[in-house]
Amino acid sequence: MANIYDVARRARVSAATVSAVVNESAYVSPPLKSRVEQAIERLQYRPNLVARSLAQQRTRTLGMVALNIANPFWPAVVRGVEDATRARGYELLLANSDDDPDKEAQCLRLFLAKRVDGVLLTKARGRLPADVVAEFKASAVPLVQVMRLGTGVRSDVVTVDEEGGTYEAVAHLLRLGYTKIGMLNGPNVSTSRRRLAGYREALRAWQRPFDPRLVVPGDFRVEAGYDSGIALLKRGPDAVFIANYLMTVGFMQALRQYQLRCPEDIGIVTCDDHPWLDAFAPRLTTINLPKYDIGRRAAELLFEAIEPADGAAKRSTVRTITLRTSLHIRESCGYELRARRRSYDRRASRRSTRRADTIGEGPQ
Amino acid sequence: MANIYDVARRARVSAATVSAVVNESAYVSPPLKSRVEQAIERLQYRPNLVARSLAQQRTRTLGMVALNIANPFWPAVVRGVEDATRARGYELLLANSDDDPDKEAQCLRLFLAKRVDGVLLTKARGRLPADVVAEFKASAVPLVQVMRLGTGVRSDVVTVDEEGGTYEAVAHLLRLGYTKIGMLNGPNVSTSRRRLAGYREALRAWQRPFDPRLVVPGDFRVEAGYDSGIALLKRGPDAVFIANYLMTVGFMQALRQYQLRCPEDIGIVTCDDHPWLDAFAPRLTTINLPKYDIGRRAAELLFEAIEPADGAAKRSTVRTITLRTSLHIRESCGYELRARRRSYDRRASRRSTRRADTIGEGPQ
DNA sequence: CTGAAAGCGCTTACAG
DNA sequence: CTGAAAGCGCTTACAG
Repeated sequence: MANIYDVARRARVSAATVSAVVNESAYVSPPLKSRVEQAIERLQYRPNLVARSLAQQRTRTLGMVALNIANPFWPAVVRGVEDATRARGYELLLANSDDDPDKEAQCLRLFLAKRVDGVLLTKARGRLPADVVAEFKASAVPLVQVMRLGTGVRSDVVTVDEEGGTYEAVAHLLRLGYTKIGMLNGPNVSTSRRRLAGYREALRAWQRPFDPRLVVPGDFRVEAGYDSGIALLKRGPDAVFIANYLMTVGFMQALRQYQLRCPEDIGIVTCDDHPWLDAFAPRLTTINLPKYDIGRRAAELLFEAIEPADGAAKRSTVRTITLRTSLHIRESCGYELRARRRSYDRRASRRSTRRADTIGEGPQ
Repeated sequence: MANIYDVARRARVSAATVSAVVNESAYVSPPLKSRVEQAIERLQYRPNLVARSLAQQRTRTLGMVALNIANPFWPAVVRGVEDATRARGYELLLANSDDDPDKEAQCLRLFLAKRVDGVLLTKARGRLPADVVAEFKASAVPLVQVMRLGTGVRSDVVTVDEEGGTYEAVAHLLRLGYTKIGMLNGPNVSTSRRRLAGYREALRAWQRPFDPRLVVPGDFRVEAGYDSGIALLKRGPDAVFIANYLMTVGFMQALRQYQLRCPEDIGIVTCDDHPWLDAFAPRLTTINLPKYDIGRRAAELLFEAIEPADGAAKRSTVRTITLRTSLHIRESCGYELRARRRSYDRRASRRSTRRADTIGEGPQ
């Protein structure tokens, strides 16, 4: 493949001139410019972006480590990131950590060694190894944490109001008259802790006791939904809040095994909305997280750190964007069955009045 | 960040020696080696992979352009690719074309400019621009086509036996006694053409007439499933084969509008199996494509072209791997309802005896 | 306006 | 066994 010197020779100019016309980085007189353009055309010259990256000390590439795109929650987040990334002319390096700290560390080291311009990370459980933290600090590569917190690296953050969303879900169940509400939570990560807080807060607002045995952790996979579901059903809840879609799938299997019908015998509110939920029964009532926006805003935040807008001095503070959830009422919560026979309690929760999509935004 | 010369200086050796210990590419005497290792440790030296790529003329990076990972078919394919990629120590650049030829061309040009070592492509509809085809040829960057064919670039291929899978699906419906079987097909791409061939072949084997008005194209999205579904329902089919999951979701909405129940009023067999299909009603009967394996084998094929195994001369022929589908019988096809009341016709189709996962493999 | 030259940070024959 | 030097293909001050 032709390089910049081949083009320069054919156009009888210097490499610097070729570079100037390719990048439109300096005025080049019309005659030289057209000679260069012709040479590029003849030789089918394509600048080598690896060499450019080395010279410019930036790769125009972002690295994203997701938990697992085979979990249907993540693809939309990745799309949000990718669309924002491509809109800026950047490329996206994608990795899945499977919530495994070792894999995650491995991916991050590679990204940093490849000199990505920024990193998007949904933290796997556990801590980041000290060497990775040190590398982030030494390289000053900007990081944006997505959903989950706790890397130990100073960074911007895009999260979801998990606490408020869970509160809304549980409050919805309480309003429908359920009295023994279980929770199928995620593993011990920041999002799960915030969700648990929302669950407890709703119980408190309704002056219901908190029974820790009604909260069972899981790892967001189908099998965990089944296993933890069985464990939970033994405690006889009349409703349950489930932290994600795949665990709900497993939970449905547990229900079938117990010959329980949803929503007749047990009410369900779950996280993650999907286009197909309307088409199959029971139609799930969900707390939807704005998946695409999570990704898009995370990427945009990252770009602000990479290329501060003109005039905007490099921020020295860190930003947190918290996105809202929304309750989608369908049938699994038993709304149809219950809202009619008892007046749906419209007692306003203190959270139910917020309107804007973004709750909090600004220096934390 | 420290570079190789900083390390060399501190260890009182040359950069070549540092390189030799970092890459274990040559013997280095123990004293020098330990000095180098200490220097690396002290300076927290991490080789700059951009510079290495430029020097070595390879990036250890693959580019993959998928159609759209927000369609739940693709994430598993991407995982297959990523796992195989990471197992080799490579990175993966991901892009979505949205089945748009312009986006696709744009992504491919960028990948090539970034000097990826290989490309995985699921072709968007339409043709590849001549300049992109020319670039592939000139650069000799290996390409593997995934599922869809027709780039105009000589390449290895991983496909699925769409024709056989569709045949099996339609034959299943015919055996169940359906007489007016519609088809909600994809857009005019190679996979859709092969599926149509399978559909027609099944009808022929059962000596049923082919009615082109019972075949409606779609673009694999929910809306198309609804729109084309409405169009199809007007022709009054008693069963339908649908080319993917999202269109099935749209079709279910069309059914609801027509007050039709599945499987009582209409039987459905669809493509793409998912873990959640067992949990919701109607439980879909599907032709499953081995998504993860498609991705994994495509990546492996690509690596064979990138780094031929020792002794294996660079292949001059092109390979095609065709993976099998499998029929998962659940309830949407009406099996329960019909298999009992009429003896399920066990007439063996000529395709039903194959066993191996891989049908054909070898030079085409 | 244009070009010569240095620099980005590695690798890799090739001497010694 | 080890190092000096050239090369990978760009960009970017800096002269002129």
